[in-house]
Amino acid sequence: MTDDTWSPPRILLAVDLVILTLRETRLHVLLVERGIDPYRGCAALPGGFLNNDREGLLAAARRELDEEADLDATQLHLEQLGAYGDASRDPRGRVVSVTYLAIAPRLPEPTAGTDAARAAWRPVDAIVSGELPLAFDHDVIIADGIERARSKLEHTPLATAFCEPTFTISDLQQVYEAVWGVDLDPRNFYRKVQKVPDFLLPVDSERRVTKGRPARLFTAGPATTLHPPIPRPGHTVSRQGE
Amino acid sequence: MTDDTWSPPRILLAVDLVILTLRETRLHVLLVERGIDPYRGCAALPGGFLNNDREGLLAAARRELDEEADLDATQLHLEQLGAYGDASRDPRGRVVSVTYLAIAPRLPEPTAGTDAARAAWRPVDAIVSGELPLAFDHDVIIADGIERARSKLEHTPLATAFCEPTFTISDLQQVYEAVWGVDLDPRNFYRKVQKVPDFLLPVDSERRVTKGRPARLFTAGPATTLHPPIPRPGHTVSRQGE
DNA sequence: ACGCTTTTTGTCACTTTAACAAGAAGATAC
DNA sequence: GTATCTTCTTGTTAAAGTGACAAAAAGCGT
Repeated sequence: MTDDTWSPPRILLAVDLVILTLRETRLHVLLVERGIDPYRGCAALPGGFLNNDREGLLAAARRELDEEADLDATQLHLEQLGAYGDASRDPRGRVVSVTYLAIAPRLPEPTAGTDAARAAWRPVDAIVSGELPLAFDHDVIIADGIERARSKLEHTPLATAFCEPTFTISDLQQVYEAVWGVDLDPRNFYRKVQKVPDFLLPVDSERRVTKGRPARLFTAGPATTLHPPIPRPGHTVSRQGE
Repeated sequence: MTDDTWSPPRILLAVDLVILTLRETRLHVLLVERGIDPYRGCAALPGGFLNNDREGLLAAARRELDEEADLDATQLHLEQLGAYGDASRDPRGRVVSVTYLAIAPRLPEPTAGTDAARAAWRPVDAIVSGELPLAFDHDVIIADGIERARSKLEHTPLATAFCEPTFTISDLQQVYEAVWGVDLDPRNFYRKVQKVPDFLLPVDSERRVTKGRPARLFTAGPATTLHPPIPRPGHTVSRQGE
C-alpha cells in the first residue's frame, strides 16, 4: 500500500488566536486587517506561521500574542481551541491552522505604534450575525471560540480571566451576562458563586466604591472546576406538566 | 521583521486516533504495535500521515479508522481531540499530530487478515498506570481523550455512542460506571436519564431478555446537550456543616 | 408454585433553587 | 444633617430536585 519510497506531504502550519475581552459590558474579539493577499484588507484573526521547525505550538501562540496584540501571555488565559485543516480553506495551498483561545481583562484600544496597530476590538455580535465578513474560515473559528468560552463559564473559573486580579462579584456577573447574553439575579448570583468551594477568595479589608454601597473584593481561588457548576439559564431545563 | 523572501517551515502532519470502547464492563483503547522505527515494537495509537495535500484532517481520520482499525467512520462518534506539537515529541523531526477521539460500541477483537491485524484492545487502566509504555506522547493523548469522554458523559449524549443502536438503560449505566469508574444506583439512574428531554427515545414493544425482568429498549434521541446534566459523583460537591 | 434475577415504580427526608423582600453602607442633593 | 439614591448584602419562602431505600413487576429455572 504505502511503498517505502513514499514520503508524506509537508504542510504549512499556522497559529491563529481568538482573543476575547469585555468592553462596556459587551464581548469583543481582537481582529487585524490583513495587509497581504489573499483577503487583503479583510478582517482576520491575529496569527501567523511557525517561526522555524523548532518552535512549539504554544510558544508560537505566545509569540503571536505578543507581536500582533502586544499582550503578555503570562498574564492571560491561553488554551488550545482546535486544528482547522479543510483542504480548501486557504487558496494559497495546504495550510493547517492550530487555533488558541485567549481571554484578556478589560483593555484599552490596541497600542498604536506597535505591530498591534492594525488590530482592533470588534463586538462579537457583528461577526456571528455575518455583518463583518472575515478571511478564510475565521468566522467559524470565532464561533467555536465563543462557544468554548460559554461552556467553560459553567464548569470552570474561566470568568475570572476576564477580570482584573481583584474584582467584585458584580464584575464577575457582568462577565457571565455578557458572554451568555442573559440577565442574572444579582442576589442569587452573589451567593451562588461564593458557595462554590475554592472559586473566589475574599480580599479582606478592601472595597471598591462606585456609586452605591462599596463592594467586597475577591481574587480567583485555586479551583480548576466548579462544583456545583454555575448553570446557564434559558438552556431549556425540564418542562413539567404540559 | 519578516523579510519578503522568508518562507515558513513545512511540517509533517500526522493524524492519530484514540478509539475507545467497552469490553466486559471495562474501558479499552485500541493500540497497534509499531512496525518501524522509532519505537519499533512499541504500542502506539493508530494513525499516520496525510495521504496527500488535498486530504482534509477529518477525511484522514476516517481513512485511518478504516485502514488501521477496520471500522466504519459513518457508524461512529468521531471528534477532534487536539493538536500535539511539542518540538521534541518525534525524534525524526518536526511532526505535529492532530488527534481524534472515536467511540465505538462493543466490538470483537480486531479482525485478523486485515491491516488491523496488528491492533488490539487494551484496558485503559494499564496505560494510565504506566504499566504499558507507549510511543511518543501517546500516553498523554490517551489521558486527554479519556478525560474528554468522562467530561462529555455529563453534558452530552456521548454515552449512547458506546452502545448498540438500541440499548437498555442498564447498558447505558454500565457505560457511565466504566468510564467514570464509579457505582451508580440503578433506580435513580433509571429515572434521571429518562427525565432529560430528548436524550432517550423509547423503542416501543421491544424488550431484551437476559436473566431478570426484560428491559425496555431505547435509541439515542435528538439531544445534543443534556439538561439537566448527569452529574459525576464523588467529584466533591458542597460540604455542609464542618 | 417458588425462588431468583433484573427492571420498574414509589416514597420520603433532605438539599438546592428561584423569586422576591428587606436591610446595610456609602455618595449626593437639598 | 437629613433625605434620597444607588448598589451591595442578607433573609425568607415555596417549589423543585436529589439520594437512599422499599417494594412491586416480569420474566426464567427448578
